[in-house]
Amino acid sequence: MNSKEKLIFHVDVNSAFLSFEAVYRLQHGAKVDLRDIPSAVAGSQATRHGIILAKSAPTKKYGVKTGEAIWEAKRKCPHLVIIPPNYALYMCCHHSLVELLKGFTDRVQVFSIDECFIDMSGVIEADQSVETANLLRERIKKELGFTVSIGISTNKLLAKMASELKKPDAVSTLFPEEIPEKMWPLPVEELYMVGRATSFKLHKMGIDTIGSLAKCDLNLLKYKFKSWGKLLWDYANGIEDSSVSSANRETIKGIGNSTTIHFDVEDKKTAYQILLSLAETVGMRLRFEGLCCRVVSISIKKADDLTSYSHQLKIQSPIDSTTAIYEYCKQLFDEAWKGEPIRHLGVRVSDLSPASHVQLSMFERDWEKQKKIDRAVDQIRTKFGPGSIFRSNFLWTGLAPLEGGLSDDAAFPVMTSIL
DNA sequence: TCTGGGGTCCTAGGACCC
DNA sequence: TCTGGGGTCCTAGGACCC
Repeated sequence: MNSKEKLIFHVDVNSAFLSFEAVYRLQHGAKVDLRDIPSAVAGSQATRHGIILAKSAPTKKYGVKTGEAIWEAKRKCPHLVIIPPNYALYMCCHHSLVELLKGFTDRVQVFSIDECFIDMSGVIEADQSVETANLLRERIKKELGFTVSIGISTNKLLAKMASELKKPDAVSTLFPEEIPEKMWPLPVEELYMVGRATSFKLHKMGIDTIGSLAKCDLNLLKYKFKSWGKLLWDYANGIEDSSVSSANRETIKGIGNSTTIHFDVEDKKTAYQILLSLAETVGMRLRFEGLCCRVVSISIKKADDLTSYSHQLKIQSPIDSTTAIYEYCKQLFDEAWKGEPIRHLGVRVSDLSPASHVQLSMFERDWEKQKKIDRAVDQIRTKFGPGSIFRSNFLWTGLAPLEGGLSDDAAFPVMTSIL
């Protein structure tokens, strides 16, 4: 291997949410390790959030998959122990992991709540990489209590693919020269960025393994998949060269909140209230980021077939006020809703710009006053908690006045197609 | 009795302008 | 009114990730 090449580790927490729970419970006197029994972290069925978020290795043996409905999982695994999620705990575990990694190098890129890349180029030599990764793996296990899989290679894509090779509690390499042997025999859907739609099309073309995708004619892929084809071909060949970015976060492109309501919404008034609760959190997050938006969109998921549709609007002058966002949401909802029962509603803002550049349009409502109210409410919520103040129209409705994750929970930079 | 919630990027089509 | 092209902006939807 060329010494000028980069050396990247991908650190992936095994069954993250479930491991975090297991460790926490053991630390608090639990006799059973959740990782040793059929168990899963899942939302509440009563509020229709009942899907599997993470599962133990024994659960996996029953064929239970992440994202599956609880009732489906229980059909496969009747004695499944269900644990409700505790995101605050997971954030703590996440921060501990990041801190530990920063002890090795400051070039740490947080990729998700349970995945990080670290750039070890120049820190160690390539021939020390497995040894170092094992050291890191052991330290995490000893100090934090959970296991990780570490992948090693010369770029982020290969490091990520490497960490998938052996789980749990393992270190694997996938250097470019190992691609034919280790990556090409894998089913094509194992390749990062090959999801359901793409793998279906690839199989139809007779491309079943990553190797066969790698050897496929690039022009054919470009013809069939447009720009996506080039990405697929590159990834199948291990080509990717983005850098490990230790910046806290990429520039935010949009902020959204959405929620599955625990009953079907069939009237406009209820829908409005949910939109308001979503707009409240979206607005607050927008203002905390010091941003304004020029696009507001809503999404509606139908109760009967779970399909969804959306409607959006571009506005002339950027806004950051909850009321303004809410007013546009109502308008969008009225234009879009066809009257069918609703299971899920979402509010999202995009086309963001710094709040300081905002000029209020003369023709729009007096939102200067509204801004002051927003600011005051934000301050009270920051100081006394999100539940300390809410709009009186939520009283007695049984609806949450604030819907969706605030601050940290939602602050995850999610990956783009360019790693 | 019932499938979450947070993101990013790309594309196609229509409106509109030159 | 016919013909055509190029470009931008906006919107809806779909792909993917964790």
